[in-house]
Amino acid sequence: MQDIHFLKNIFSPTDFTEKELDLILPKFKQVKFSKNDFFLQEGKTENQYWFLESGFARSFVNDTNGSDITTNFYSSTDIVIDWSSFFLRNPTRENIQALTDCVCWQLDFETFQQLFHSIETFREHGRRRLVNSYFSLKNHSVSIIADQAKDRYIQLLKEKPHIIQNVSLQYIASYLGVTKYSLSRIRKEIAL
Amino acid sequence: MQDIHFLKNIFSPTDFTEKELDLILPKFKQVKFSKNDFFLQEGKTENQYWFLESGFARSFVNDTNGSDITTNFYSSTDIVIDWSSFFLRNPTRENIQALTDCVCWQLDFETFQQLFHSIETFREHGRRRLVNSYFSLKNHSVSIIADQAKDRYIQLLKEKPHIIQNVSLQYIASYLGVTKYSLSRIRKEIAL
DNA sequence: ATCACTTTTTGCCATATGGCAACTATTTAC
DNA sequence: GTAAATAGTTGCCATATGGCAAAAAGTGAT
Repeated sequence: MQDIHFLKNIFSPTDFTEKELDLILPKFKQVKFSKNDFFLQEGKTENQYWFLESGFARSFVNDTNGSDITTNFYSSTDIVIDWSSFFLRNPTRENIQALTDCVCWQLDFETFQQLFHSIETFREHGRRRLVNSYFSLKNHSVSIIADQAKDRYIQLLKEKPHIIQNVSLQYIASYLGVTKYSLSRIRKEIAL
Repeated sequence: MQDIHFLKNIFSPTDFTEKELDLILPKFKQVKFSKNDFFLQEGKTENQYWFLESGFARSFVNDTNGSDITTNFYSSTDIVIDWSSFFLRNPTRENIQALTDCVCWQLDFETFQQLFHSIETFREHGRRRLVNSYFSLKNHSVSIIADQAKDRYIQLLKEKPHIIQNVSLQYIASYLGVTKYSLSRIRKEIAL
């Protein structure tokens, strides 16, 4: 079996009993993605729950004008998933693509369900993960309405400097709700 | 006991067994709110799960400029809740206020937890509700980035005409991410 | 019905951001 | 290492939306 040190860290023994960990950890399978590989593509149904050990990914949707809009970034310890598609078993509108080579730990829906319904701690863990995503999305959404583009950029720079450092400007721009031209100008202004 | 016809509709026997409904329905308590009453206030921790039988409510946050931003509207059969605060047990940044008199069915966190962990169907139901909220929020968020204000208004008009009809312009404006001045002009333009 | 209060509308101008086009810098593939 | 492709920058002008102030319309209480 592969090195599961990473997973043990995610499912820390502080929260789970040894017995629970013995039930959970062996269900995960290590999977590697190369840069530009798709975790998920528009029209398909999300069937995997992926813990990202290393690398970067982004999710995006194609809007009606043909341009794409980044909806999220994923980095180490994040769960790479489209929650809606995974839980509602619906085809998704989103794409999730590796921005660099990635190492992940995979759980399929069936296995997830089995663990979710049989282990209370796993349930609480999963719910917390989902709610944290909801919370981030809400903050991001409010920020787009309330804050100026420049402030949103500064905020992201503070909260997720690794994203700014590792992701190309064009993808960050649409995530922040501005064009690449504007973001380029914002960067210039901040650099002065 | 009060009339639970509404609740029976929410927890339809198609999904739940009679036995499960007997465990679930009696736990709900009917609560009434008057117009302008707060379901939840900034700084407090959400401790209730409310099914809205009748009336309208909105949630909002105060931004850094002192103005408030509507984050959501609630109408019949919706769950009036701040998911993050309820599940993470954190003080919230949001306010939820009744826009009209409201009739609700209440479940407190403890009781919710007990049902959630003991009844698989209840669990699935709760998760589906949360994920639906997540899905709506994501769509709203993308729409603010991708679509023009006028299109967002038209979209809302199509999808939730009852909101347009029952909620004052100023609250709808901040939900759509525009000022009340702009929304007023958008309405004028559409009316022509 | 009247008065006070709140909400909506509108003229006017300000501002943030969009977006083309051309140029430069950086990355990727062979 | 070089060529080709992709990404980022910048000048210029366009446009959507912001926001004050004042008027108008609507709502609620006595």
